[in-house]
Amino acid sequence: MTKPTRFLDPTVTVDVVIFTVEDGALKALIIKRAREPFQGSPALPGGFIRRGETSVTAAERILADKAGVKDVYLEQLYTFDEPHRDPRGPVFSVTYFALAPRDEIRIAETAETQKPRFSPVSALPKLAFDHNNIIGYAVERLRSKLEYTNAAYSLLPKSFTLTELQKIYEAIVNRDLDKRNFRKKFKELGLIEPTGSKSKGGRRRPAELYRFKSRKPRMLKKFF
Amino acid sequence: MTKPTRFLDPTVTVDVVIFTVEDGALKALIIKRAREPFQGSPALPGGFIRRGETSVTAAERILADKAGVKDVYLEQLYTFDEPHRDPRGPVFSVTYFALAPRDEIRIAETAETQKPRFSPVSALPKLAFDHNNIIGYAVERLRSKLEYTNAAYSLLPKSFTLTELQKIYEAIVNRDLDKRNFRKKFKELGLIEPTGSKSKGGRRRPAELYRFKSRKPRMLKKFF
DNA sequence: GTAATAAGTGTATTTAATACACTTATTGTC
DNA sequence: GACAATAAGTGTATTAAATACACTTATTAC
Repeated sequence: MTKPTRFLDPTVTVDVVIFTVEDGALKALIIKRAREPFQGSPALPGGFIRRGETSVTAAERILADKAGVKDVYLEQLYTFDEPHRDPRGPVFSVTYFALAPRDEIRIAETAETQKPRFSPVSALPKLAFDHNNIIGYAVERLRSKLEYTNAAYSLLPKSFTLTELQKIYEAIVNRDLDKRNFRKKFKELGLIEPTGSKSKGGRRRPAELYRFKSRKPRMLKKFF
Repeated sequence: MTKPTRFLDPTVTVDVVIFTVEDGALKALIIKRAREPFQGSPALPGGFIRRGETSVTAAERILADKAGVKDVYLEQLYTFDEPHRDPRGPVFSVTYFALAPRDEIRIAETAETQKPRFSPVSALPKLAFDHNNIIGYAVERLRSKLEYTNAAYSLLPKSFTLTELQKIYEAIVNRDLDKRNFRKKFKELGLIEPTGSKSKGGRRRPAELYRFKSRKPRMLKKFF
């Protein structure tokens, strides 16, 4: 395709905010950059889009390579293109966010991305580029998303207790929820069903285990 | 910036869905393409990003050139990059949507974009590229946006009657709203105030004119 | 004066959200 | 085997928000 040079020919990258909930806190996957620019800085996993890829398939590749998961919840977030966000020149970043249960994720180190780890979104280090902004925006989107969709299923293992479910919500919306109201609301939504078995272990009453009836994204009236 | 060719080097364009409400219907600005591909087809106003521009400033330029407005509501929508959306090759479209009162818009024809007109979103022709998809997505976003923000101010002239305000809402959410409930709700939100003057003309009772206290975007609990 | 038109106004009902505290099942310890 | 510890589980009353619904008023044209 021919195009006069008076047009901007930006480089296009994809960055992915991979969320999970661990120890009652909402966390995002952070890697350490092996190369310039920002060599050694913590950053989001991401990179150039390869030939034959779309931005989604690039995001899926990053998810598979860095977190060892596929078929998880993945949604385009925003395209960041502030002129000086990358010292190399005009670089557009098409960003995505993903949700996965902690126990399905296998963090993997690659040549370009060292020491990957989950960092609580409430205590992130200063990240490369505008990546702090990107995560901030993703957290906002996730919070509002949770209020009118069943997206939380993406953060939970196949079976879970109602208390675990509530803790996920509390971690994301960042406030305590009333136990009885939460359970009432969730049960009448009809999204989950008891598995029939109970949690074991610990010096306490065992809890009923539940599963989501469907793991397809759905819109809902309102959650809490 | 050096980059191996195994990476995708997409062209990046900006397309803008310019919404207004006219004759009680939600409409979007549609132009006719003067060039290939899709020469002669109706399409969204848009084009390449120029050197020195970001996607937002390109969207602002398109708004100024095609609709003669600036400082209107403008929000990034989504980045479309399906591999075959443009016959020329991989073209990313960073899309925006804008809201402006019909009476502030001055439609202008340019060399590349002929016969611009507002078309009701409920009866769009088949558009070039994936532009029908883009508008569909924008309408969805606008509808949900209206439920929890004061964004409607962007579609109204400086002063307006409560009936005009209600008609805008009805046009967008595509259903009738109750007059008494609508007025009650809107008044207690405290976003508008009477100007003191009244509408004139016509064989009917004159209506109180209102204005928005603030024309800044705001988040609200819920609208209707 | 009256016909036509849209403006304007209030209450009762239904539904959803919130606040709130005790009992139960289990395990480990003495 | 009693009891201490722990988290699971459960219902009702109150408050707030959403909805449903119909007549009167101000003006203009004829």
